[in-house]
Amino acid sequence: MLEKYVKILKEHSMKVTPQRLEVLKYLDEHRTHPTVEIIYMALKKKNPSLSKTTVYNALEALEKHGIIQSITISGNEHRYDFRNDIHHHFLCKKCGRIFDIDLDCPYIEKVSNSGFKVEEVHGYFKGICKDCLEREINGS
Amino acid sequence: MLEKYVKILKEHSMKVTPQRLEVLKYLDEHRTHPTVEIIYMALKKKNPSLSKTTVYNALEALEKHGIIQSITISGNEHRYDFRNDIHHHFLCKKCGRIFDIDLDCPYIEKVSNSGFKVEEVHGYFKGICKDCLEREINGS
DNA sequence: TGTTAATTTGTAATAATTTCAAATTAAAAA
DNA sequence: TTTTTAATTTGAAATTATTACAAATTAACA
Repeated sequence: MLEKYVKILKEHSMKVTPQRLEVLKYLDEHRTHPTVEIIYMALKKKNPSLSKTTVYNALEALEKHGIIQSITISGNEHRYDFRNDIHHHFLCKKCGRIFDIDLDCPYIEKVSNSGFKVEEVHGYFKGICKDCLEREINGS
Repeated sequence: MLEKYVKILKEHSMKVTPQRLEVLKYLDEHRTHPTVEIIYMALKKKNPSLSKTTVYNALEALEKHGIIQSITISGNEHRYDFRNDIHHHFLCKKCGRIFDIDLDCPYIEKVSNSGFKVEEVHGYFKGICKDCLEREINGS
């Protein structure tokens, strides 16, 4: 079950720990861009001795190795994404959900050519999602 | 000198206060995407009784009226931009500066058509800026 | 000028993240 | 398999950004 994540860690020559495996598994199975707090609370149920610092450490290590990416939309908190490819996001101001928007960025070459070395690309929209719009119309 | 900012506030039927005028003037004259802390420290020199909460309040009000925009790149802090039009940003991981990248977004209509109501558009790149790249090459 | 609602101020509370040192453990070597 | 060692985990404390709130002040209208 965890073999998939063991493989990922080993491919990046990272030390394999149960905590890292669980964090990675959680992100893979919950593509909701959870916060550290959400991940921590969920994993603590199975492993009560888990420390929040460990979650921070694991996420930082996974991000540094390019396995996951952290996204910053809401300002006061980091959110984490199992996907490490370039894509956009949409934050619904009503329900708070963050949606993946599968668009890449047409400007990377342009920015690179103007002298910047581009290492990360982040794009996101804020507004109201389809579900919340419909809920508004139905008045429910 | 402050007439420009008085005009802006009045156009948005906002109450005109010296604090708001100074915050707006600071942002207009410092297109460096400063944090609350930076703005606060700078303005406190001229007006020692200024409260940080006032800076927060002023920025929130200015943003709510669409006069300025807040940008979230670094994760733990908000930064503020006098410009309220859609454009991109570039954060240099070395020197920490945030550059304006004058590109708009080609995807707004596409995202709107897929059912989302788009209210804000944010795009940014992270990497190394031209100056820091040259500094690396020169070894200085 | 007086009135009133909005704003400013300062303090306290909250929330996210970082720091750090001791205990534990994964993984390589013996 | 056991030993060794460096990396990781843990938990507590410190830091940083932001929000909440109530009292004092003030902008704007009558």
